[in-house]
Amino acid sequence: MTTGPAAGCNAELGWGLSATMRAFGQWASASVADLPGGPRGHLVLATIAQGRPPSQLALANALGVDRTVMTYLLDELETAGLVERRPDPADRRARQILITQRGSSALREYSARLREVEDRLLAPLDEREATAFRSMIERVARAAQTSPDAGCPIDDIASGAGPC
Amino acid sequence: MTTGPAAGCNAELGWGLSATMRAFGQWASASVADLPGGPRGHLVLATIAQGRPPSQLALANALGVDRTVMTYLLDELETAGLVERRPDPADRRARQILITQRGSSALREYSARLREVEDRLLAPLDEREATAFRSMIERVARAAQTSPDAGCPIDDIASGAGPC
DNA sequence: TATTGTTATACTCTATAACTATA
DNA sequence: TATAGTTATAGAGTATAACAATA
Repeated sequence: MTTGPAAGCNAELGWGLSATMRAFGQWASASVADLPGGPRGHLVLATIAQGRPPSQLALANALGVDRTVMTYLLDELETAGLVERRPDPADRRARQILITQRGSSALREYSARLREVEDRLLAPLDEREATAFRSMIERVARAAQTSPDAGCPIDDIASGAGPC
Repeated sequence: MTTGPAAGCNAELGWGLSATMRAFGQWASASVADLPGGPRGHLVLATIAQGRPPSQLALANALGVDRTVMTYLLDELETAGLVERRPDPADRRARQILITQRGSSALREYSARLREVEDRLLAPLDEREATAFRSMIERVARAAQTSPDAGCPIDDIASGAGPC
């Protein structure tokens, strides 16, 4: 007992971020448990649904996962008939990832479910705040991804492959 | 190339949360790499520094980790002389976790480092926004932790042990 | 009988290395 | 020589199960 919501780390942004992420991850995973790859599979669908068909590597970088993980992820999604791998005519090493018709309708379904999870997560905020929060976290995320300078000692930043 | 910051998932709160969390986790881990337990060890110190000495289980629940993980975490911190385990006089099964003098000074040091990481993460926001963001994510995190109703079918919610 | 804490074990996830094929 | 993708392997992290002590 006397558990409570973390007495001493209120001011800690790290605590808020991890607790929020943990809750969202659990709720989202449960919400889209029947989708191959879970919430991450949904992000793959959402990413390839717009713009030019990305390569697997571009997709992996955009989602912040290793390229080997992307292979498994796409294997599952392709087996389920939600995405399609097509050789890139401009570079025969690479593959273009496209969304299928079934993938598009799955995307609509799972996006709706996840939107409910998002709304539940942001329920403590009023409408204005929720809008501001979405805008701010997008800006923060975008900036963080643009400058992946972490604890890399002397590493090349411009490689674009990973954080280090 | 053409990687960019995730073309299609701008509107996705899930993408923003995971990208933000990933960046913060990497930066924070690098920043406090010499602290036993890393960022999570810091949260332990920050939590026990205020209020009554919590039990290991209360601590585990507050930080959202399994009680078995908390054992390892506290082993490391105790070996480093940063925390102290004391039998709870009111319940001889439980142990009270206290911070040592060395732990307090370590907490100050690492809190300062992490504050820099936080500021770097929130750099895209102006001062007013950053303050609002901190307030909002704390409210969201607190509410999420209070109602851990995830994908639990019929499970007992009031158990308080875990999310399910 | 239920709970706190510990330990050992198994499992999941991710990264590393090695390989093929292209560039 | 470097890169995209795949595969196999090893590693880190986590949860599960069993146990002892106490309530």
